[in-house]
Amino acid sequence: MDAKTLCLGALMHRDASGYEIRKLFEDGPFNAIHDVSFGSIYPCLTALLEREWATCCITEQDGRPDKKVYSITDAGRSAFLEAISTTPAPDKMRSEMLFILSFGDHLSRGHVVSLVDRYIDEYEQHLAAMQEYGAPEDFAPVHRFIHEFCATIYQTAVDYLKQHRAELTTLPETEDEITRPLKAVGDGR
Amino acid sequence: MDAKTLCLGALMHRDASGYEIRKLFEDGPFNAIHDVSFGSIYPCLTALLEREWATCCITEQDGRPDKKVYSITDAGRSAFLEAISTTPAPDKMRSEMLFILSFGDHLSRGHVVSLVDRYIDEYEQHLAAMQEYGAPEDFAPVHRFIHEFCATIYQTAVDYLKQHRAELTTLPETEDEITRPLKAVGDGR
DNA sequence: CCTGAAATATATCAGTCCGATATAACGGCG
DNA sequence: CGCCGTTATATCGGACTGATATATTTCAGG
Repeated sequence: MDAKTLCLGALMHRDASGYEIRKLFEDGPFNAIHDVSFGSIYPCLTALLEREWATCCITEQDGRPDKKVYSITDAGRSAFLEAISTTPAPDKMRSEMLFILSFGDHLSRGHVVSLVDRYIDEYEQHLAAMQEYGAPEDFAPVHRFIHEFCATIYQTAVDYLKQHRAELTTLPETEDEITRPLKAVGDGR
Repeated sequence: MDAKTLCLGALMHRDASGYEIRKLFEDGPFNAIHDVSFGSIYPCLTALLEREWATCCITEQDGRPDKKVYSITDAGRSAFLEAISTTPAPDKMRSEMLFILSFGDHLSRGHVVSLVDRYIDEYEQHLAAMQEYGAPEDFAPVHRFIHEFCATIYQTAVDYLKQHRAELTTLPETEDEITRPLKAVGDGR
């Protein structure tokens, strides 16, 4: 998914500045779904203006720096709808935590447990942020569907980690030794 | 997480060629956890040789192209352990599907439902691939922990989608109309 | 038996994206 | 009054992805 499409998506909901678009992906409705950085957003907004998919209006604020508020145009709306009518790419999960944890045999028991605790923290903060964001009853049906979907998964993750954390504390303390190799895949001969 | 670290991680488990490392992330033990592409792997393996973090041995095979099988060195093992002793970055989820689905109000009801069906399919294939990969009883404790964690989450996702799919089919068919904007975050004035 | 698709295998590269950094103005706090 | 955190825009090097090229072999189907 193109960063331009992500920006257009944000502007479909409301007029916003680059900073606000970032917030939408960091803490807002797209929080659990996708991400996009400043390094992409600002060049994209310029590109959107060039293509006339958005217009820009500089807003002076009292006590804050000036804002460039962008609005999507009809052409932008068409381009967005066109862009999201393709088959979506499969979900991409990137978890450094699970990757590192999978080498738990090479880490001290204490370290592994502290990693899991940090992981629980991370997901609980996610959940708290989602609850703060709003009550599902107020959402449109599709948004409620997605909101509950993410909340359910996060809750499941937290529950699993809390329940099975103990299993790791009872593990025998290991030296840095190589355990049996993981089964090979795509080597089926 | 550096692509070099990801490659070293793969080589921690077993000697492997670039192609096999890819498989490890595509279908294997890292399947649900992280990803890395050929475009990163091959340059990384060259870099690993330069740093003497891995050695390479060209293997002739009958009925297949030659393979360059890489092995991690002691220096490589140290570098890897060093690399994974940093605080892991938070999980990064990128779901084009959920992003598109969140604009369901602008899509036809039929399209939305077909997207959800495709989504269910995706996660069921994940689950099937994991089951095929091996029985949790055979895994070391840490690997079982992670395996079950991923399986539990995938199962939860599938269950939720199947249970709530119906809600979307009973939605009133909408024209391409703008629904109420999502609540702003970080705009608290 | 021949063709073409799929799998195995390595490699490169253009374009894109991220993360860090720079800049700046303001509020609040001790 | 200096310092930190927040709001706000912008840029840039380096890293990564996705597509593409190349080559060989197996296997299903006509």
